[in-house]
Amino acid sequence: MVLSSTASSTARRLGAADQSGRAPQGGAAEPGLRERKKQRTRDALRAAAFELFARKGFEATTVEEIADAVEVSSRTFFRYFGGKDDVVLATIDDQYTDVLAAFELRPADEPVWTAMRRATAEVLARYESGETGMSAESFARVTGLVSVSPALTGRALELCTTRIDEGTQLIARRMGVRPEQDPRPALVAAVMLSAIQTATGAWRENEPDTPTSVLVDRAFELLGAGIDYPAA
Amino acid sequence: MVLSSTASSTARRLGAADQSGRAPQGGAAEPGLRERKKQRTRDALRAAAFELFARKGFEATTVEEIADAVEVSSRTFFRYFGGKDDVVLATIDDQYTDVLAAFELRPADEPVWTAMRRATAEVLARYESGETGMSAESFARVTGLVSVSPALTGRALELCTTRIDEGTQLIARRMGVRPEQDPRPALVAAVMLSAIQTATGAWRENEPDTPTSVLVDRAFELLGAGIDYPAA
DNA sequence: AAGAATCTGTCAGCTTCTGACAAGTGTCGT
DNA sequence: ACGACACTTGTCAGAAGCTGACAGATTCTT
Repeated sequence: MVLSSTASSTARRLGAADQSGRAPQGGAAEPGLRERKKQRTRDALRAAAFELFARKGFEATTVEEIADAVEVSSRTFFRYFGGKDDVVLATIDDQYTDVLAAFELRPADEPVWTAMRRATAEVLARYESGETGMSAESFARVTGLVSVSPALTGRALELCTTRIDEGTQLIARRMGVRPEQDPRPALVAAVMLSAIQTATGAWRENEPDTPTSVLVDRAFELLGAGIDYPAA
Repeated sequence: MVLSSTASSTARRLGAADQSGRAPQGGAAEPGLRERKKQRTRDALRAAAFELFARKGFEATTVEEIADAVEVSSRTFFRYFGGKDDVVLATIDDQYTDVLAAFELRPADEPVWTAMRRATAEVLARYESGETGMSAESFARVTGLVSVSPALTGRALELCTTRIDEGTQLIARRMGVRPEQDPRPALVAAVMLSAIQTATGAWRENEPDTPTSVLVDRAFELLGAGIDYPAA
């Protein structure tokens, strides 16, 4: 179980048991036939889903179509993904995990906002360079899908809120305060998320060709300088 | 049609046609029997829904139960509300409309953040005092419902994103810039929303008895001072 | 009071998602 | 290699959300 147990509601939906899509961290060299097969159907399912989503749109694609394309029953689909949206959401969930991990690794003397900014930049760069196993195009397609479909936008936001608590804990530790007593960590976590969201959402419409990492970094920069205009 | 046409996807779901729950603004003295009847079933439906949501929880309540409680068919329910969640969401949507309207009415020489803060405070105070027709308890129950159910949280956030564009336009006008060229208005709009969301969500858990208006105002204050810790 | 507009219920159907059971496939110890 | 066991899959049945279409009832207009 890679995911923290905090994300109860979401964890339940993100693929049953331990088929989390991440490689098993144990030292075993060969995953075994069964495991490989499972991974293959999972990948096939995700690939077919993205294919269809791109061609017909998210809403217009049914689970049955996805399952048929891979020649499994739709029941099997639901055993791999908690729902149609989880095909997309699972990917995003992984990204959050990575950002949070990167944040924790930042030098302790960096101020929170700077640490968040650098951590996000690192992870985004890694995804854009395609070194995470997922191609750069797939990555771009995921963000595109989410911003186009309102239903997906909502679900992605919902995912945020379940993960935001973890971010709050981490930020509080770095600030040296207790999150139950100091309201600021929760606020910083929430604002960070909306920075990312604005950059990948609204800003992208005006600048479709600017890499996500650049857009997001700009958002962090602006917010670090203050949100009042004219400046207070 | 009270709602701006920008909120296309959501507008379609928030109660068909013009039964938007707001009183008809025309000068006609009597609304007519039909209109009154419609308003009554709508109110009854919402009341029954809240009753059941509070008693059994949002997910555990079915549309059929709500309809049965008012003695109409479930088909009729869907003619009044776009879906089960819209019973709750329609209320929130009204609040956004009010905040945006209040923001527009703020004196032009106020900085954006201050104007936003005051506008939000005004509207919240109005709701808490119960002068909007909705009782203070109903208001509290709505926010409680949303923060408890992850599905509702997601949908509420989704509503935000469809409304955020309007906020962006208004902010841009006040700043005297074009939102397509200047990225800041969209960012401010998004950050404002997450301020409200954090205050009514995470903060409430630690301070259940503090009024929402106070919590939200504190969030605005903190953000106005900057989000970096230690301060940059 | 007749006709038009509107509201409602019923019916049929689609889609998402879940539980239960049986059959097939991989794994492990001997 | 073989059998016991664990795991995966498909089929079946069904709940819940939601929508279109049609017919009957109610309200509004003239």
